[in-house]
Amino acid sequence: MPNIRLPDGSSKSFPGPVTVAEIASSIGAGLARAALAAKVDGKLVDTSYRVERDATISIVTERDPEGLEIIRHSTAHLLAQAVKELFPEAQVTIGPVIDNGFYYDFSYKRPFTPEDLAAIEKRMAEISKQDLPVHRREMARDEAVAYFKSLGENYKAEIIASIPGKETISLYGQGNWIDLCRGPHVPSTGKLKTFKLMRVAGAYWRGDSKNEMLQRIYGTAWAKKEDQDAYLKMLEEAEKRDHRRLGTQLDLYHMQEEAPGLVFWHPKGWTLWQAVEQYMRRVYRDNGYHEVRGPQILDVELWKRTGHWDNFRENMFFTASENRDYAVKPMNCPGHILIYNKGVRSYRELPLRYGEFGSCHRNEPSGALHGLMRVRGFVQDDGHIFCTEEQILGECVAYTALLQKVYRDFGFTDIIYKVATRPAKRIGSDESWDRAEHALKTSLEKSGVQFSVSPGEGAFYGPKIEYSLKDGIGRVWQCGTMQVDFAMPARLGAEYVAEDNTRRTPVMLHRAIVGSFERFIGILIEHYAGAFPLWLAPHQLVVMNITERQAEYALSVKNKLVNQGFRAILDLRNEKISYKIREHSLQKLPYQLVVGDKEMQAATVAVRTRSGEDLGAMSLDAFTARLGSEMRAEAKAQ
RNA sequence: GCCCAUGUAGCUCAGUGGUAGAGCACUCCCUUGGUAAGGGAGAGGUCACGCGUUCAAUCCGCGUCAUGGGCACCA
Repeated sequence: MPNIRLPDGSSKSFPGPVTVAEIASSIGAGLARAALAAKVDGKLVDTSYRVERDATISIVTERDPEGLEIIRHSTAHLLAQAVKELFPEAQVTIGPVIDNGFYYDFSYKRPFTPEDLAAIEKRMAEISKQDLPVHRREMARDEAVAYFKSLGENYKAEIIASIPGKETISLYGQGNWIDLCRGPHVPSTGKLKTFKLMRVAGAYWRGDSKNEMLQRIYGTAWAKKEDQDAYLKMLEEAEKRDHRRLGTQLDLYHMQEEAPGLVFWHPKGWTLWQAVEQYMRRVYRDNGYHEVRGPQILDVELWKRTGHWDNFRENMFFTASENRDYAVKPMNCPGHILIYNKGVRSYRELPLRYGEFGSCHRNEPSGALHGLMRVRGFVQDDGHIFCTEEQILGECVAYTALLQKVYRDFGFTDIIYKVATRPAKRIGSDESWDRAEHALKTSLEKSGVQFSVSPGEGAFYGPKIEYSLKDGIGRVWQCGTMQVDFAMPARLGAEYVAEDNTRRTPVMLHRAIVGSFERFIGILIEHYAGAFPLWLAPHQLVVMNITERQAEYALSVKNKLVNQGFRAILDLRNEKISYKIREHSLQKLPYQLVVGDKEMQAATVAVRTRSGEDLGAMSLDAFTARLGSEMRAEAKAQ
């Protein structure tokens, strides 16, 4: 006699075991139709699940987040079924739910083509229309292995065989197709109406590049057509703010075949860069950093001492001259240690902070390159703090607070925090690791942020915090970092004289806030869709004349603004004012100043904002006052 | 590095087995026009690069390079 408690607080009794579907029906026909699954005492189950005893139940529909996940998961199954029907030789592997959709990896003798994809999608729609009931059954593990082997599904058999113990596993199927799955799934394929296959891609079996490459099909699936349309629209909009597209449109930078992964910064892009760099220079200055500069190439022997030769050689560029081999620096830390080492250091100097706008080159795998986000030559706001172990916590707390302020000033509040802890292969005592990991975690706790921990993901020389931002379509890119290093100072012989007059090795903290300027600027471009706030805008304003009569006046206005430190340009072209306005609007300049006879006579400028607002005529002083207050409002330490 | 796709004018793109086109941008001329494209003329291409097939290749094949989407990588 199960007694079922429902989310609205009511309860129902049934004379005997009852399925979720029956419970839904007893509540209402509409709910029965909408039911995709249910939560029974918090556990997600199919609508065919039999409830045998008292329980708290909520029916899951497409309105619930879990419902959408189930739809996506079931759509992955629908995809697999369609592929197996059209390409019987294909073998299935895994098909998980991801953000906005799902994918499914297949092993097949050839890659799927776009035409295949269209055919598969069509077949999926047909299967959906047939509204095949989805069935579930259980099987002993070894039996399931034998079963999938008999079907020729070797990957599936391997997956099942790797499930530990003798536990029973569940199989889901529809029509005459069947797959290993934990479930739950929608009750029938007719529930899957809104989906779209997005693309094919290669993916390694079990994520290991030593394994064979499978064919991965990505799809998106939604509860409602409107949701999918909105998603596709969002992707379209995101494409418009892609930094590579805007980089060309706004004439910020370019890249070309002769220098893969390397950037040519154009005047406007470099102006933006300089705005970021000058800001970061003040960050160094105001936070106890000494700005330094190390050489670009260093003797290979040095890189052997640091461990880079053994651990990082694949990613380094080399050059030779007069019987001497050099490596182009992939990191700035050795240079900073060499600066530290020049002279005898006292504990009184610690923490000693060096900062550099360090240009680094890394020979990244060709497939990793991605616009400004992943390049082979980049500049970091790379700082190294030499300190004692006791000082780590204080430095980390101050650093995270600083990073948050910097990101906020640039307009970023959505930061992803991750602490990577000790890997199996490491140096340093466990006590040191304990303290370092504790310091990193505590610094984040003190900053009041949520963070995840990636066990074993730390570097061999110490744990680290990764601070990441998102690009226009939500891809996550690491920007900031804070790494504790127990190794390199000792390798390069860094020491300080302690209070007791003994020589000790300092701990080194590697830290970068912006990270790679290239990447950070790429994210800035996408974040603002090219419409930068005033303090970052490469061109802050343009002065335009209406006819030749005001050319001289326009020039004098522009010169005055430039002399006051504003980034002003002049447009005296023989074009209509509407033409000029259109062009500078597309270039997203914050302000457009129009000067005609009226303004010239009254010694004013007519001001138009980037958003199209007409601020009317005002004196130059009134305008510059406005610019000044706007920049102060942007909270920049100008 | 691996899989797939792509590479035509500065940009965005069309196109064909008989050495190529549009729009915008650029140059010149007309126009001096008040808040998102005034008109006309002109110039501009080794169709990524190499090797094949062919009487003939931008087009077909192979290779290379680069870019894009993923995967792997990101001490």
